[in-house]
Amino acid sequence: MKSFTKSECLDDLRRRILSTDLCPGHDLDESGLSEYYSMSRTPLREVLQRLQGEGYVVMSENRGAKVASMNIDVLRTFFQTAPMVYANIARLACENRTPAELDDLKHAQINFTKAVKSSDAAEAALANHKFHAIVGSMAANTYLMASLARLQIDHTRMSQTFYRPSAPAEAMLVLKAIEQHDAMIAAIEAGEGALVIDLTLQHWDLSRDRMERYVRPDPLPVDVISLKDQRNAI
Amino acid sequence: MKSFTKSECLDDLRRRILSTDLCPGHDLDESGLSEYYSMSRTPLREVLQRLQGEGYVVMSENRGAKVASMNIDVLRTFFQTAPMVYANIARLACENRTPAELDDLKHAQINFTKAVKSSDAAEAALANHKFHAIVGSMAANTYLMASLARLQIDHTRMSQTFYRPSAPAEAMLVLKAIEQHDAMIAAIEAGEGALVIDLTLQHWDLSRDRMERYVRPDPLPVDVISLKDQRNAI
DNA sequence: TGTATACATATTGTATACGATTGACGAGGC
DNA sequence: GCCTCGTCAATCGTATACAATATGTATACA
Repeated sequence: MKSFTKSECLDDLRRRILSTDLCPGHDLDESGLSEYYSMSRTPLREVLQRLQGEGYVVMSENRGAKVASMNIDVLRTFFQTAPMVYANIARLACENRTPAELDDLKHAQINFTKAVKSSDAAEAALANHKFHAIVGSMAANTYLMASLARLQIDHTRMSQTFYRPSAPAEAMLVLKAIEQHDAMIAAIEAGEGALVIDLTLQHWDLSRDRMERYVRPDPLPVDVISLKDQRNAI
Repeated sequence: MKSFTKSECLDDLRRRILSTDLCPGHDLDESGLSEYYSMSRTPLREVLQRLQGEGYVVMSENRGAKVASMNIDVLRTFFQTAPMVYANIARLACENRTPAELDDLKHAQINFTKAVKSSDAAEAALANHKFHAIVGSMAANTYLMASLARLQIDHTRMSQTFYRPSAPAEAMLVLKAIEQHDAMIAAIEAGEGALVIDLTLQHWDLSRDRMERYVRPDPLPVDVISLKDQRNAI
């Protein structure tokens, strides 16, 4: 069994949450995870605390950590806020991008394209996450980055279905997303702020239309229909 | 010596950082703090991790935690971002405020006024922080709240000087801030979005003009002029 | 005198053990 | 039969001990 360092554990948990391998609302058991990552509970708890800070998990006193849920009212604010933040991030990225970051972005786009072509849905969603995270770091704005990071958590989780094309028409949309990324890279490199804002909003619209059809609340906790109640019902 | 619970410790550290009692860049020693709060290092480390997540401190591997610094380029993005976030938060607060939150806000305003009248600079800055944090929670938007919280950290630290009026003209400005808060409360209660945005931006301008005069980089670490170098200089 | 290296010290990171809290189940009283 | 209370298991929270790492200092050498 592989042994994990603390930062590997952090990355892996992020990845598992973003790919909904650990689905929203899922209960995170400290002992179980510490065994899984073959480290003691102390560093694992610190990892969970950090994930809480980043908005991946929520923790309650004496009741452990759970994967952050996506209920209907956070989704409302999600659709309300995302375009503004994404657009502003894109504009700032135009102004502040460095050559090294541009290289990173192009590299991320290659990975994204690869993942899409290989029909690996989870990988594609994560590659897309990475792409936009790099745009975020280009903006060099800690404050907006805080919003972006949280938006991306929910965005990536919702978009899982997006990269699982079940019909040819939907596969076309994903290819369109790839083209939009390319156009965004070019606009950022050229420093064309107005253009990149426009491209970003188009990109958002594409993503949103798909997501809105898949929005649904968390599954009910199993406790509600616990054995006891079932027995009573019989 | 008072004994602290974990959440008291969290609050106290936040307070000390916001009031610049622990100034930007200050090194946070785990053993020292755990002794100060009379708890063991394990929970204290978790507190620090959380503070890192919230942007109060930065931690580096094997080198401990430091109070988040305020260098010149984060300040640039601060002034760039704050008006947009504050204005949007205010608008959303208008739409989503609950009666209970309105009560909280009025109460916070009373505390703020009291602190200002009693010339307690640190307390006034903290009360102002609380006031705007409540407006933030009224907005009911997790994503923007993440930005706001980080903006407020730096805003409150910078505005320490604001509430330490050295000249009558400056005292007048603080009184004006109180009036603006009252106007904002009324506008939020009435649900007048356009008005509250306008008031918020005016409030921001007042604060900004004062802050910009006090912006300065972090003090050099004391090590630079260590005893050794001083001896060499003699 | 300046630099490099090795050792000493201080501080951080991790594991384990123990105490505290929560939630579930079952016995007893109403 | 239903509710209340007490016990029990499971899980979380904290303290302490120890290992790993970084920093400071002294010494040797160019």
